[in-house]
Amino acid sequence: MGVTLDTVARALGVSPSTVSRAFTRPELISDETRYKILAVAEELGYRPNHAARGLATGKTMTLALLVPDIANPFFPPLVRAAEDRAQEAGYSMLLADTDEHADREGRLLRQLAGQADGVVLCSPRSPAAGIRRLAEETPLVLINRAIEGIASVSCVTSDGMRQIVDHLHTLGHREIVYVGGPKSSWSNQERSSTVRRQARKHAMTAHVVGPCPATFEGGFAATEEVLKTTATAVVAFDDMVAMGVVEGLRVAGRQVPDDISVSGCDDGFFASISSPALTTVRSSSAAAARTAVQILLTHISSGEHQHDSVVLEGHLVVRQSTGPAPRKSRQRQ
Amino acid sequence: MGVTLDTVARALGVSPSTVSRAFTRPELISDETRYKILAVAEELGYRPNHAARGLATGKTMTLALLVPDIANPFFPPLVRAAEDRAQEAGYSMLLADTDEHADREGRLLRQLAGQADGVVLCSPRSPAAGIRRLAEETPLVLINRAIEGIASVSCVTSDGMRQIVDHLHTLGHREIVYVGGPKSSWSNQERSSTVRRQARKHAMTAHVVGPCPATFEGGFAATEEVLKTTATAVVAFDDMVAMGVVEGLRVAGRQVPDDISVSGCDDGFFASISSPALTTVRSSSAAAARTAVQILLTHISSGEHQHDSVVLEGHLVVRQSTGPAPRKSRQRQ
DNA sequence: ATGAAAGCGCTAACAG
DNA sequence: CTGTTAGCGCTTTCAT
Repeated sequence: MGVTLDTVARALGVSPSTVSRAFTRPELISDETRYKILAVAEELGYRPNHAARGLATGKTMTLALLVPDIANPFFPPLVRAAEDRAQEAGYSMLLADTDEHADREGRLLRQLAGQADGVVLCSPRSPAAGIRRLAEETPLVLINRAIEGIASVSCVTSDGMRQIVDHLHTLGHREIVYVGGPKSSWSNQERSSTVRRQARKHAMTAHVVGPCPATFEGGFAATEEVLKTTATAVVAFDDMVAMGVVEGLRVAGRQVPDDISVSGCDDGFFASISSPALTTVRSSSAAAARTAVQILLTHISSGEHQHDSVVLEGHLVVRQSTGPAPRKSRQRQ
Repeated sequence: MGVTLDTVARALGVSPSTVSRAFTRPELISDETRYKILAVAEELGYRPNHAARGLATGKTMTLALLVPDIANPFFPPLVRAAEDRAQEAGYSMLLADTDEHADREGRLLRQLAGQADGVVLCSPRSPAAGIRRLAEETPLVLINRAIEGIASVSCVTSDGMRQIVDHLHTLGHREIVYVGGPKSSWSNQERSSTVRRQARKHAMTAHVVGPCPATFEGGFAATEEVLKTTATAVVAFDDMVAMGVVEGLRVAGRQVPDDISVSGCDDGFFASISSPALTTVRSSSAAAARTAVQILLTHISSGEHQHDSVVLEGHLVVRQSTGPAPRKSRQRQ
């Protein structure tokens, strides 16, 4: 069942190749025959068979995108941007959620690599060795993780985090606490150490709480630990955690930013509409995605392995959740 | 270039068919040879060619999912659920954003249908005729739009909206205002008329404000109109609008829910973490997605065209943004 | 339990 | 400009 190239060719008494060319190399045949072919094909309801074409050309015209969890608000804009760029170039996009699970990631990686001409892997959790092995066989670009010899584009927030600490220092804060995200997260380690280093530079005290899940609940739960310190500001791993902390503080009777300041990271769409609107670091995940796909396309079309390691700096966005340090340091409990 | 079935077969002196069976029909060959084959394949780095298998079997083991815009917070949970269900069944998932554009939707629909064994189409904007034609050739399930003869699953919120009005009535509210979403939106008309009808049933006064964009800003801007009434509760088109209204009210010095109650719709992930947490209608888009994929899989495996038209009712989720009507009706301005 | 052979639908030289 | 001829890598009867 199905109308194929041959069906169309026979209907017109031409060869299958001619029909094929009518679709893929219009410039090689006469306008007249091409027009006839297109008409008959349309009439017969001919649909090119993607798999067959892929087999013959060795190209699938499909890219794969692996993200930890599309339901995490950091990713939708990224996915959208990647898909747009892919579509512009005529590629379809396979999407898969790894669920932040190394095994699942590895399995999906192999599965999808066999189905696509290239893959974009976001925030990989699996061992570098496995990824590297796959990168030798398939064009691969990493987002938010660098592995020697593999192309990557990273949204780096260290600069933004530094700015946050400076910002807090300027506001008079002298004791802050960093509320960490998932332990295995590379970003978390980067942010944590940046905050501590910059605090030290200003002779500020920096506590660290966590790790905890990068969720509202994670931040909410971490509030208890936060309140054990006398810090006047908390720097959260990301916006979700920050919002959880804000709520936790509210429940504990603390006002943000009057009693205590809170900052997030990522500048997801809700950062600006939460209340108070979050001071945060804007990391352009969309730009990262576009860049990653672009590198992938270059790799695919040139056949040359890419190693570019692009770094996109985030920057501070000041909103209402940070303010001057309260006059007198909070009393413990 | 690449190691194929033949490469492996030759390395062991067996036939390609045997190697093929080792992967796809393990029960048909001796454990001994199978074990050897698997080992050598692994060692040689053999990767089955998806396109070739697809050509031979006529199956791509891939599903396609078209959404208006993955960056719209309504969709990520839906995409996630669809993908999980697909993955469970061994299918990969192609994702595409139609950008709420009928042309683009039509084009993508045809493109992806040729690449997948079935497609899930969310909130289609294109004409029924085109969709119907495609549904004859490809297993297709609609989400949030019903077309005669095509399987569909819809999230309906009229029941939940009714519950909201009842809820407000119980809390003592007698004058409410519905803040509408986009005019062209079918859901908006459904919600608007449901709210008015149910209000009438309780002899409540129901104003209508809008239409306005289904965004935080839209709701924020609509607040002015809301405040021209003496209503003690606002029922917003969706969560985003509701949050905008809450912020607008806050800026105007009104407390939610003490001075005035606000409800949303959809129960997006931010509904529960906004402050105050939103009373809203949970329309399980995730359940819809799972159901849709399930219907698709049934269609694919049974070969029988499905017409099921499933309707998923949303239901009220009471949180902190609604409360008893204030003792004395608010004074105008 | 394994092998041989015939495609799946399309593209891509190579002729003409 | 168009037709001929081979495959692409895999599955799948049909034999053995």
